[in-house]
Amino acid sequence: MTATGPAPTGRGASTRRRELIAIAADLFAEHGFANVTVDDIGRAAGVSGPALYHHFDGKEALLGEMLVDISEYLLEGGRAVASEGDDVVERLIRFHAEFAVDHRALITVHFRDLVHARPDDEARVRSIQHDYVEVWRDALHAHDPALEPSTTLAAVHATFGLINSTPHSGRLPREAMLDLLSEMATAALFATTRH
Amino acid sequence: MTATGPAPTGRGASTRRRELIAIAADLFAEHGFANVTVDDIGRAAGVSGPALYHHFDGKEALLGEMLVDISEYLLEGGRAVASEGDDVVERLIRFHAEFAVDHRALITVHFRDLVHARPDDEARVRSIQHDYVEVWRDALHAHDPALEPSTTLAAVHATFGLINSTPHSGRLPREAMLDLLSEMATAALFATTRH
DNA sequence: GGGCGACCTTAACGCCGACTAAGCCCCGTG
DNA sequence: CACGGGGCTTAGTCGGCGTTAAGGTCGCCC
Repeated sequence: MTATGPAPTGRGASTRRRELIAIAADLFAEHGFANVTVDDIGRAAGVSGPALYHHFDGKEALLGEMLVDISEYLLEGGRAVASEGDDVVERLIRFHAEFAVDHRALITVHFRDLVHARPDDEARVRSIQHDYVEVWRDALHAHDPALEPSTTLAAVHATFGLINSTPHSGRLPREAMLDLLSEMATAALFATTRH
Repeated sequence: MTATGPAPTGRGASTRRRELIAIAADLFAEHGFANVTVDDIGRAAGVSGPALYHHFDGKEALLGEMLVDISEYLLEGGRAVASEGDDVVERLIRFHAEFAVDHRALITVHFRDLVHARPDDEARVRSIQHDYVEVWRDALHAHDPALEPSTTLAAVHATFGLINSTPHSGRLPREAMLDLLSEMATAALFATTRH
């Protein structure tokens, strides 16, 4: 459950901060935010306890930064994908599937522990998420202008649910998992447009 | 976010227990188990505070019973569906979709707060869940005996993720949502068998 | 009509864990 | 060499919340 691959961590963050966030992400994913103590995070990082407070304002602030980082990474990546070339929907699916396969822990924390973030962080994350959904909806609308907005929205969320199932499914080889998710997501999304 | 429809609550439970579980489910879904106090539950139920302890062993036990009840409801329903007639996969999809549409709060709690249940309750829930997945896998295997087991498993989890997206998506009319989810899930599942 | 049990109350306790305080080590720099 | 600050330490505080204690009321049943 270790975070690997392209690091979805804010550019302003120091190396140490990114390390701590990654370590905390794995702990949160395994036990849940509320079941992880500040001492746990310190111990896993090789330091102990309140050393965190030299890097973050507190446990909740660490969580908030983590979730905002993920969301921004997704939004920026999605916008980059949507701004080039054709087959935008297919490439969005692929992009999101790669994220879901490579960052299971972050997905778990994102779904489960957003409710523990500070209200302003939570609002920020929801806002970014909303924009990300809009990227998808725009891409779908460009693909089929006859789509009804509210249906499209539900379809996008359902597709996210499909792809974000990686933390729950057993492990397939990475490429096989990517292919499976992409194929299923494509079929599911285009099933809604075909009629 | 009120729990309506067929009540997935254990048969041995008294009326009052079922009420309390339903009330707590809505609170947990909205704020998260860890952010809901025993006093909150009592207040929402019209009583106050430690009155809970005349019905449950404690807050965690209440959660455990809630999650076990959901899981058993799903497993029994799934088995009933699978034991009759043809088109088992389609009817499983419909059954699960109805559950997801009618019990958004329970889905949220199930995904988010299982980690807060007592270890034995958590193990119990995971075991029941495992059996439920097996019902689906068997149905798929009967539909297409050439399927590889590990791929099928991942496909089933992905389909669950799709259908269980209801807490995240905006509200469509119930029937429209059911049709959309069923159609997408069918397309997604059969995309994996077709090759 | 006495008692028992279901259901509730308020008061208080005690633990756990986030956070603060105060200070040490060490390295890079003027 | 002085010194500043980044990173860490241990010891302690403090609040919140789950839980327990002790008892009160109502209604059914023998």
